[in-house]
Amino acid sequence: MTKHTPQPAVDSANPLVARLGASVLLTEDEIDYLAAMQASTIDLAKGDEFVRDGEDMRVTFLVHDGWIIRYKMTAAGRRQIIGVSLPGDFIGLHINFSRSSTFNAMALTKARLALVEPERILEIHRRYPILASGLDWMTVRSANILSEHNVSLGARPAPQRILHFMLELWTRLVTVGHASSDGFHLRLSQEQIADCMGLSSVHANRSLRRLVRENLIAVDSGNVSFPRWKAAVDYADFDDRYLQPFLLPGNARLRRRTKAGAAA
Amino acid sequence: MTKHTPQPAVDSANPLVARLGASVLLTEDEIDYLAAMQASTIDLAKGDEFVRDGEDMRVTFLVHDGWIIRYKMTAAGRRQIIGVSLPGDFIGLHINFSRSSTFNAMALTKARLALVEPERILEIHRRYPILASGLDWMTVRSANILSEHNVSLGARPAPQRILHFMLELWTRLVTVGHASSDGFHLRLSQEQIADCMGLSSVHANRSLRRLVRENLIAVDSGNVSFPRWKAAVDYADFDDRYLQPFLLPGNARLRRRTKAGAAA
DNA sequence: CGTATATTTGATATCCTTCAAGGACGGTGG
DNA sequence: CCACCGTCCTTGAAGGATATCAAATATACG
Repeated sequence: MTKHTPQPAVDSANPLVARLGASVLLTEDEIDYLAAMQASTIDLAKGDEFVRDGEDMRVTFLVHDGWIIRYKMTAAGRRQIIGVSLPGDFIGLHINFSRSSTFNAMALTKARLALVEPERILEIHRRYPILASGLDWMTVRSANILSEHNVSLGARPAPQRILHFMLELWTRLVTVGHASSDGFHLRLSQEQIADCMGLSSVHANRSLRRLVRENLIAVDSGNVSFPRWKAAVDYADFDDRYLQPFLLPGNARLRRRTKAGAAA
Repeated sequence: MTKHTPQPAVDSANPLVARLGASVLLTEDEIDYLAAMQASTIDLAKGDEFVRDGEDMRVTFLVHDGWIIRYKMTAAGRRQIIGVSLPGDFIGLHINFSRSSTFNAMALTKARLALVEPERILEIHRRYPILASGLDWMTVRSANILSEHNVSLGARPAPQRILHFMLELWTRLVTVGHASSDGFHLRLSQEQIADCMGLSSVHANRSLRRLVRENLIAVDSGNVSFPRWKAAVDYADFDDRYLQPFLLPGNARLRRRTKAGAAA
């Protein structure tokens, strides 16, 4: 399996514009709309729970900065983390279909989120077809990530599972300019890693320790890197095709960004 | 947690029209377009693999009849079934973003699928906003199912996991008129159940046996039912909010179907 | 009918969890 | 500056859940 090199984000103060603009040429109008849509923001402290399962969501969130987890609680009291939301990710893009949340969301770090009114999402679909494609793509991408997590949870042993997850985080962070080729700053505790991977924290620790011992991953005061990248990719069976960048549907070919940055 | 009674599909030869039309009043024009879009169909035999990981998909599939599994293979040779596609479900709705498949798909039974040209999906987004909402809702719904499977795979013991899955299948089948209040005809072998649930087939068998012994599920020549439905729901921690039916965004209130079937 | 396929059960090995406790580390207040 | 505290990480030991191997029985299918 060939891997594409993750496309670094176009430098921008706005992670959404960066992501959508990385491979598609946006008009000024579109960029302005995206910016206006995110005018209102909220700051969260580490540990703040800002979405609760069963309660109504009034707005869609867009992560500007910080790490967010979405999770569900089992009747037996176990927590399963459904996913980690990183800068440029939406939370609750489905809000127009149902306001009632089916998950909890919590800030892992100090975080800043944009508050996007549901009406904005509808307006994008009515008036900005290219941006609407972008949102649809982001939805597809989230589903791809969920699928791949299913594979990890169902069919990969603990060490592979954890390493796969770390490689995914690194890939996603590079995409939004929050990781270097060296590695990234992991904002998850081992207990949180365990809750992502369906493991006990003890077993997560042992598996991680094993990976470190075998030099497939290195952790240094919260900084994660992959000293033997190729070996790690093989070991974890990591194929990043599921994290493909945004490309427009064929009919909008003229807007595709070339390597030089101009329209094709 | 309260459960809604699954909404039986409006009787119709077309499962997609049935699902979208169940809670939203469709115009004749919309119904005609959906019908035309599905004009071309393909028949599959049990065991036919019609999508392969890494290969290009030319069309989106819409299940008319039969059960389909989508799955991935691990480098270690394990199969993880990502999901079961039932009548009225799309496979590859994302095709306009990337034609290259990231999963395999196989017919579990004799099946009939509609072949939907990618251009049709684009046209729906351009010209039929209500239908476009319907497609978006179906995408959201699939993601909800994936999320809930993550919880099962990561945080529920084998028997609960299997029972939860069976309750989900029943709920989804009722929605499309393929199950009665009694139960449904299960088209998965125990090995396939195991591959859905990240278990060995031996353990899937033992867990299932246990559920039968405790009368939480009954299996009779492929027919599954829940003799103690309430107890089963409790035991499996099954909360069907994640399978909510299609409702239009607030701005299209006039198209909402009332109980009498007329526009509100 | 006969043969392949699916289910069931037993025995044993492995993975993973739980319980328990010690050690590292960062923050805070005296 | 240092002592204290909480949180996270680490490791040991034992038990439980699930996997693997193997074989017998049942069921479906040509």
